[in-house]
Amino acid sequence: MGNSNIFNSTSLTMFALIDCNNFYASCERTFQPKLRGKPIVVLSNNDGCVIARSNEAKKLGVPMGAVAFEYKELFEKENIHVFSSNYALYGDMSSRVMDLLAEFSPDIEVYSIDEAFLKFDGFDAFFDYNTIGKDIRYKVTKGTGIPVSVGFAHTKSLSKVANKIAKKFPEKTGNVYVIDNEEKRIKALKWLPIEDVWGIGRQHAKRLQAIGVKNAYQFTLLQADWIKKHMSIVGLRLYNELLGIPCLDLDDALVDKKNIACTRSFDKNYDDYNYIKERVSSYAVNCAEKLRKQNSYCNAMMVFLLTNYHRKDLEQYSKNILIKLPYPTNSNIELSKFATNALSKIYKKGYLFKKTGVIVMEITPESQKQLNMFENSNPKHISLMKAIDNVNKTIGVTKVKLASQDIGRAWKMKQEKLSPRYTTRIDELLMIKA
DNA sequence: TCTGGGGTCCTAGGACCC
DNA sequence: TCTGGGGTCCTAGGACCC
Repeated sequence: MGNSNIFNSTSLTMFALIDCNNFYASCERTFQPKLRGKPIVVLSNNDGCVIARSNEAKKLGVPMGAVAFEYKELFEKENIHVFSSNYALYGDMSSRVMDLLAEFSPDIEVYSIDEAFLKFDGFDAFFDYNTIGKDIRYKVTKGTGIPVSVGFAHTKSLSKVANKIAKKFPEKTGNVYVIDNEEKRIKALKWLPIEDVWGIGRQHAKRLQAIGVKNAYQFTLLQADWIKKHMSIVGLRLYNELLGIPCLDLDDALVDKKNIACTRSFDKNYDDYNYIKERVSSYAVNCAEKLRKQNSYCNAMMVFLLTNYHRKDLEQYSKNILIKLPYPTNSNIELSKFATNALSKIYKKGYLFKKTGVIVMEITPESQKQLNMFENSNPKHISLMKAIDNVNKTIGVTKVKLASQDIGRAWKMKQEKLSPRYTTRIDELLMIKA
């Protein structure tokens, strides 16, 4: 049973989950303080739907995933500030937050762009986590302007629960909550609806509700056998974690990604093969760049192509193709060639396409690159790619492109409300008035 | 006109071998 | 003529996360 021996339930280990409040909206607000207290939403690529909302926007009834054009009137009527997503800014703000969090414990797991677990090991029983939580909040807000919520508990899953409470009751908790005894654990689990438990998705929630499980506490009263049978060992781990038995340790290894993807919806429907080919070529190049960033190569690739499944009135078509590469590579030129070749095998004339993507798989580190006896990645590409990466890094955007990419084309993501890249582009730095 | 993008892990079942 | 079973590897699909 994995790590159960080295990781026993009687230790005083404490996990903290720190989560940025309305992260994308908070990032935008950091650079426009006059938006404090004002409703803000951030839109997905192509300005399609709402992916982040400030508390004020939530209160005005903007749901997560709201289709932007359907809410246009509400945005205008309520004076809601709308932003296109600005991932360069969010990524940079995220690393600033993470750097500050790392000062509180050497054991940190960056769980997502706006969340991290910290582990506190070997501190004595009188250690005041509530004070630590307040200090974390203070330092992160002071250093970045991003408000955070902090939840503490003896297991990761319970720290998620504590975090939810901290976020849900800011007045009572000051955005910090600690679950450190049975009474608090049970009270918290009784409060938490089953569908809001970390690790319970839509399918499991439906099945559990069908047998009368409405909250997390009722879930912990089920038979372990039932859980194992219907939810596999993943569910069983969660079950134990909610009971206070640690099953999940910090995952702090800097492991390389196992898959790398670049996929996008188009701004409208396209049937033109050459247009789609350009997109696929660019996505393959994007994957190649990400591979090089982690010094690795891929050995397989999947390309997919979809029509717009929201348009019930149109003929639907969806296909993907998985290809094994003859040799490991991370070359723009080679991956682009394989991807467009794959596309030619799945493209079908007469459909209106909405989305395509490239996913590279079977990723191996440079050190394990095995040379195929007869066919290899062109060695000249290695220095060529280095040169391309350097030029692109210096200029700051993808300027060096392959002929098959979208040079000179009008392709552009729809991003009408993009904020400046305050932190990552020297020419877009925020000017402070003297 | 208009509906996100990028990941992980687990299991069942088939193919193949002895 | 009849009859097995165990192990491993691979893949598709399903579940989940942010």
